[in-house]
Amino acid sequence: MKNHDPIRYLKNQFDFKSDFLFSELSKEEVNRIRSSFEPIRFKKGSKLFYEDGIPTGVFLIESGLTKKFKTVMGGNEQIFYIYTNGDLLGYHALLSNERYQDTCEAIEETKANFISKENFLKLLDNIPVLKENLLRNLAHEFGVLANTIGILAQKTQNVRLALFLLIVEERYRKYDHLKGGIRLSRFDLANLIGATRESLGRSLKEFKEKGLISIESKAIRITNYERLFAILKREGSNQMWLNEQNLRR
Amino acid sequence: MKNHDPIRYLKNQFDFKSDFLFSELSKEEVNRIRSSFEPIRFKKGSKLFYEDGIPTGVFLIESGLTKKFKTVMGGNEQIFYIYTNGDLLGYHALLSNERYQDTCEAIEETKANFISKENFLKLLDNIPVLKENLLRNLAHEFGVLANTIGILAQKTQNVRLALFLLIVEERYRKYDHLKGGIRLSRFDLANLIGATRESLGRSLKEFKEKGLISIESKAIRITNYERLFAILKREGSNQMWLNEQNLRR
DNA sequence: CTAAAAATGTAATAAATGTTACATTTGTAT
DNA sequence: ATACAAATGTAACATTTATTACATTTTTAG
Repeated sequence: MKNHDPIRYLKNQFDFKSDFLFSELSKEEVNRIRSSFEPIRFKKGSKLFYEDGIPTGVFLIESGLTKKFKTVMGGNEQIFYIYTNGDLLGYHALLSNERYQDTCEAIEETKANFISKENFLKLLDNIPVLKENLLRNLAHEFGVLANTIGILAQKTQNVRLALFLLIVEERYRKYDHLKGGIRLSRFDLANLIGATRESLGRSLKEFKEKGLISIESKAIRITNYERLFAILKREGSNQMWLNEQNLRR
Repeated sequence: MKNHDPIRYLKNQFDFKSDFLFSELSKEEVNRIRSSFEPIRFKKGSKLFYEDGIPTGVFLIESGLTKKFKTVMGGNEQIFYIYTNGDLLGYHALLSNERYQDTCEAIEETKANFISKENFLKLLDNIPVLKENLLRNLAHEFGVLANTIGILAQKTQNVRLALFLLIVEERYRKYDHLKGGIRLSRFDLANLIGATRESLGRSLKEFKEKGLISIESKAIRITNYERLFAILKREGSNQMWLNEQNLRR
């Protein structure tokens, strides 16, 4: 079953699984982490941190949705990850002793717990398992970004859109159980799949007409998983897309 | 000076700096690492490890050139990094406890030192600084891949080519002091910049006619850095390209 | 050294995507 | 509730890139 569930495959290949960071910790260790939490809220559109800014700590998202992007020379933004409930972020710059390499902005009202640099580094030193987990996660993230590179560099717009719709839907599932569908702005969705807004619109329309998705005002819902996967399959041929039995949600 | 040297900027943004891994180690620690080396050679075209294979250890390249790529659904390969002298590789899968997520293949005769999984994990446990460095490197690599995503997703073929020529040239500089120019196969270069071989050919021809590069049989040499940078600049507008004084090599 | 295989160069054509321009809808602040 | 701003939808057209199809060169195996 494991390898025949395409959704699970997607999660393995395109999800950071940063909620896994706190697994295998003792009650006491979890409490020690909790005690260094400083609750903080971000309104839609406000930024958790800025490219080139000096890192001050990390954020554990309690609830919300944020996009992490790079400003590519020329002014465009390229989103390369969407974080939500349970995700930890902001540790890359901190660990690499560099400035933030990217910007993180709330795309929905976000409640987070901030851990200061000092406290976070202390926790890492005092809780060996945490450091192990972080190391493991960083190594996993490498694979996720490598996968993303492959898709963005080699796949046509429609395939990229189909894939990211499936990925983003999972993210929204975690965020709010998909109550309101996928509500990414067209701008953000375009910057996620590496296309222009207008061009994305064309693909969305095509998908809608083919009955793969439905759109009510802004919200996108996937209405036909089989055929959405078929788009991936048409131009892909890996073992991952073999069965289509269990991709209904 | 630091921020005004575009080549240095490229190195920071697109180089893993994995040679930095062994910095700040004591003589004794370096020796401990050395003593677990098992020399191994790879002929051009042979593989250090395979996607989906079970990780057995890590490789420290003594001399040579290898490409790391993913097989993207559909059969194409997407190269996302080129490793050379002094680079350590193979630790991602090992640390994330996953199978190899990518394939690494020698594109030139490569001499490496292998460290078995067991030994490597032992070294990490016994040499705290090594683990710190690895953590730091992984965090840095994240930024490099994010940069790569931005370029591949947002830039036109000519910009991607210009940029990767500059990056790859630095890699060859480290490999053999650029003795024979850049000798990547057209196939590999295309898979690095995310283009087809034929389409790459057109861009190369254009660059050649404009005097940016010269091509003798297979080898590419950059002949005009200013104008190659100008291609990046035309479509980019970051602080990185401000001065062009010191980009002559 | 030679023949076969692989890699490379090139051009015409097709397809995909970006650009421009504007109409329409939705969201927001007063 | 209204008016303005922002986001979205859409279409014509331009540009970029992929595809197809060979000729030519280089490399490799025997």
